[in-house]
Amino acid sequence: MTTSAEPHAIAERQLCGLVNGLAQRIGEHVRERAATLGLTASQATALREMSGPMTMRELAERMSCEPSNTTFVVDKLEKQSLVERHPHPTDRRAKQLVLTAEGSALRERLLELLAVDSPLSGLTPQEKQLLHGLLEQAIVSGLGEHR
Amino acid sequence: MTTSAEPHAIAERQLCGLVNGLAQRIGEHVRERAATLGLTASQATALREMSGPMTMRELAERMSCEPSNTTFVVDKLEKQSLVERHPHPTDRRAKQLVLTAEGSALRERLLELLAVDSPLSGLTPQEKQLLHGLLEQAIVSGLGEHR
DNA sequence: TTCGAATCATTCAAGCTGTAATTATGTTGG
DNA sequence: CCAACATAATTACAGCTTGAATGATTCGAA
Repeated sequence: MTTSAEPHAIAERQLCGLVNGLAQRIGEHVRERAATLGLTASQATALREMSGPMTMRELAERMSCEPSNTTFVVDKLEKQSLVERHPHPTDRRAKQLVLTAEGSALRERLLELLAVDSPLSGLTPQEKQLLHGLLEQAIVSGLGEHR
Repeated sequence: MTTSAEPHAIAERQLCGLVNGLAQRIGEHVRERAATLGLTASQATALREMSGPMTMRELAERMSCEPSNTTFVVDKLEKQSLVERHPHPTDRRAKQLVLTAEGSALRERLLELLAVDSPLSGLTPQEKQLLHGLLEQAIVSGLGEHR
């Protein structure tokens, strides 16, 4: 009988809780630093992920959120003249997002702020690498689950 | 000069992205299973964490969210007669949350649903244990950061 | 070529979440 | 004792997020 009271199931629930807890902590960290720049957490996350020109969908994937959400966030960033929506060079359905000079400068400041006192600073480089591998495996192995 | 373009800083950003990505995946999993029981993701999370009587604040900690949030969620669960707010035996400020028989039964079904095809099923038990240790260390070592 | 299916982005409604302020109660030091 | 401070829960509010529906465009197969 495989029930949810099994030790294995309990351990897995705990693990999910830890992942969520750490993600929460990371989110707080971003929110806190973003606020000093007049950005919300999701705006900062979008800015952080915009390492180069990309489409809305690409940004959504990097942010791990729905595309409709990026529409919302990019609207805000565009109103602040940090980002522009250009026509995509080869696909007329898509937009190409590009940072303005102002957006690019703010992104640099943001990255610097985010780099100090990271929520992961309690791990050694080796441990971080180990964690990276485990997370990657968990994610890729669960890729085909949906559909 | 320690800038955000450092390999170390980039690796850390990637790691944060992976943690968030996995947390997102876990959230989707919960949302999907919860929906089959007529629950939203946060309602299901609350139910999952209610392994016994506890206060609002305790629930908030287990859910890694703000207490004001649990007020919102518990309101919904109470309307569905899954949870009751009892006076706390020793502290008149606090509420003691207890599952109804119906809530307890639904929780059991939920736990069973959540146990199958978990987003972490791509890891071996050893890897899960390793991941558990790393996450715990990352979390506890960052405890004193705020305040 | 052309029709049908898939993809990109957007909009809207509904629900989730954090912050700050409020009320009620508990705790502690003088 | 009691005044000051801390804590439990709630409320109001603003912002975030998802999911479904829509319109425009692209892709693929007959």
